[in-house]
Amino acid sequence: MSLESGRAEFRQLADLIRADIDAGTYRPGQALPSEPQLATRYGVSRQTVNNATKILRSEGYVRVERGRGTIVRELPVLTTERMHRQAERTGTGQARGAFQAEIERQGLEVRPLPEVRVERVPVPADAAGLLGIQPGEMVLARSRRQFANDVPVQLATSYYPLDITGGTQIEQEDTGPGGSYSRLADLGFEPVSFREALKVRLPDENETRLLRLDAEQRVITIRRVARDKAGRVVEVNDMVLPAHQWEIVTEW
Amino acid sequence: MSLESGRAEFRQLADLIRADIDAGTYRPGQALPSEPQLATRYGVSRQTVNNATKILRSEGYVRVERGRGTIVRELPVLTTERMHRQAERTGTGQARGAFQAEIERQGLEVRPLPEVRVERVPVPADAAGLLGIQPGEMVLARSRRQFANDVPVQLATSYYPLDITGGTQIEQEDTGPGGSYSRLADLGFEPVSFREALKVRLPDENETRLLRLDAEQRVITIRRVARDKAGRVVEVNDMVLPAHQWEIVTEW
DNA sequence: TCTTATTTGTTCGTATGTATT
DNA sequence: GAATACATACGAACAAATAAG
Repeated sequence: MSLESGRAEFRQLADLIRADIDAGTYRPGQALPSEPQLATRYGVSRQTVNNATKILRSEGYVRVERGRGTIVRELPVLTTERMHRQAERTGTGQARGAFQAEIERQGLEVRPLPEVRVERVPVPADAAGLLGIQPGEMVLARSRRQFANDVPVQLATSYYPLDITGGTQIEQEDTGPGGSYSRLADLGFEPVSFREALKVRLPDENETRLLRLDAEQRVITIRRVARDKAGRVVEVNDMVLPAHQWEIVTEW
Repeated sequence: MSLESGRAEFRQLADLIRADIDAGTYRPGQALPSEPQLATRYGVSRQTVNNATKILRSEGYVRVERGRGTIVRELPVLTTERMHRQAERTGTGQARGAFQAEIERQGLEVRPLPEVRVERVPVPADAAGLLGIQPGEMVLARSRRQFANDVPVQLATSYYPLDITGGTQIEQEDTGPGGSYSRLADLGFEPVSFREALKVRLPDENETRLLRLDAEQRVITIRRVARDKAGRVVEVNDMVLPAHQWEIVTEW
C-alpha cells in the first residue's frame, strides 16, 4: 500500500476491497478474509484494515459479526414510494399492508408474520401535542419490525388516540383487510392528509440491535402525521430505516 | 473514565462532550479544548479522544479545522418543505428562488449572490435516458452552491435539454423573476409533475470540500425529475445536502 | 458443559505527516 | 521558522463474541 495519491491508506484500502466486492471476488453472504490476513496481504497494520472496513460498514457494503468475520451484504437497496403507499391501501381490500406489497414488488420475501406488539403506553412527549392529549395520558401503540429476506429493514411504531381506537380491531394484532387505515375509515376517521418529516441520525442502542446495524451506520427516521378530513390527527407513525438500505421516492 | 457501563470509553466520552455542548459549556463557533488537553482531563489516550470527536463530527455537532482545532457547530438544523417549494414559485412573481425563501423564513441569511455556474456539458450517463438524449450529447447545466449564514448548506445541479433552453434566459446566470421554472413555463414547458428520489451516502472529495464536511459525515442526495403536462422531462435536478444539517418535510 | 482457537473491538504508547497560526 | 493541532500509521495487548471440538 502506498501513499502516493495523498489519500489515507485506510481509504485506499477501502476502495480496493469495495472494488473486489463489486467485481464479485467476495460474494454476498460470505466473509472477507480476516483482518490479519488482509493486513499481511496489503502490507498494512490490522488497525488500518479495521479502519478500512469501518468505511465499508458505514456504507452498508459489509456487516461485521464479532467472532465470525466481516460479511458481504446480501440485500439490495430497497425503494419505498411514500405517497403511493396510502393510495394503494384504499384499493381493493388488500389483505397485506403497504410494506409487504412494496417488498414483494421488488422480488423479495417478507416474513409471513411480521413482529407486532400492541399495547397501551403513556403518550410520548413529542407526540402529545399533535394527538391533542395531555402528557402522561395513555395512547394505543402498535410497534412493528419488518423483514425482507429475513433481514430486518424497518421499525415502525404508530400511536393512536384511545378514544378512537380503544376496543376496536386496531387494538388487535391483526387489523384485518386493508390494515389500520381501513379500520380508521370504518370508524369515520379516514386519514386524508399527511405530513412526513425525515431526518438522518446515528442509531441508538436498541435500534442497533433490532436492525443489526453497525455503530457507524446511520438511520433514516420518518415521522408521519396523518389527519382526517376535519384536520384531527388520527395517527402519529415513527419509522426507522437503515439509511444505506433504502431509497425514498416521492411523486406529486 | 471507566468501563463500568460496558460501553466503549470513546462512546462515553462523546456523550460527555456532547452534554457539555448542549449545556453551553462550549459555545457555537468556539474550539473545544485540544485533544491532548481532553486526554489529560479525562484520563484517556489521545486516540480515544480522537475517536470520540469522530462521533460528534459525524453527528454534525463539531467540525474540525486542521491546525486550528475542533469547532462547535454554529448553524441550527434547517427544514426544507419539498412540495411547498414548487407551489411557492408559481405565486406572485417571486424575485428570489425557493431556497432563499425557505432560509429567510427560518431567520437566517442567504448570500445576496449565490454561487452559480452555467455551462453546456455532456449529459451525465444516468440522466441521458430520462432527458431523452443520446449519451455524449450536450445539455445545459446550472450548478449552484447555497449558503445560510455563510455556511454552505446545499449543492444543486440542474440539467435541461438544449432544444428547450438553448439561447434562453435559463442560460443566463440570472434567470429572472420566479426562476427557471417560470422561464420554462414561458417557453410552454411548465413543470407540473415531479419525482424525487432520496438517498444517504458518504460525500465524495469534492462535496467534502465544497460543503466543508468531515469525512465521517453523510450527505442526503435528492434527484428531482420534473415533467411538463405532456410527460416530457424538462429538468433533472441533483441536490446534495449535509445530512446532519437538514430535515426534509413532505405534505400531501 | 467446558476448553481452545479464531475473529473483531478497543485501547495505549509512540511516531510521523500536514495544515494553520 | 517554530509552535500547535489534528490525521494517520504501527505494534502490542486484552476484551468479547463465536465456532469447533
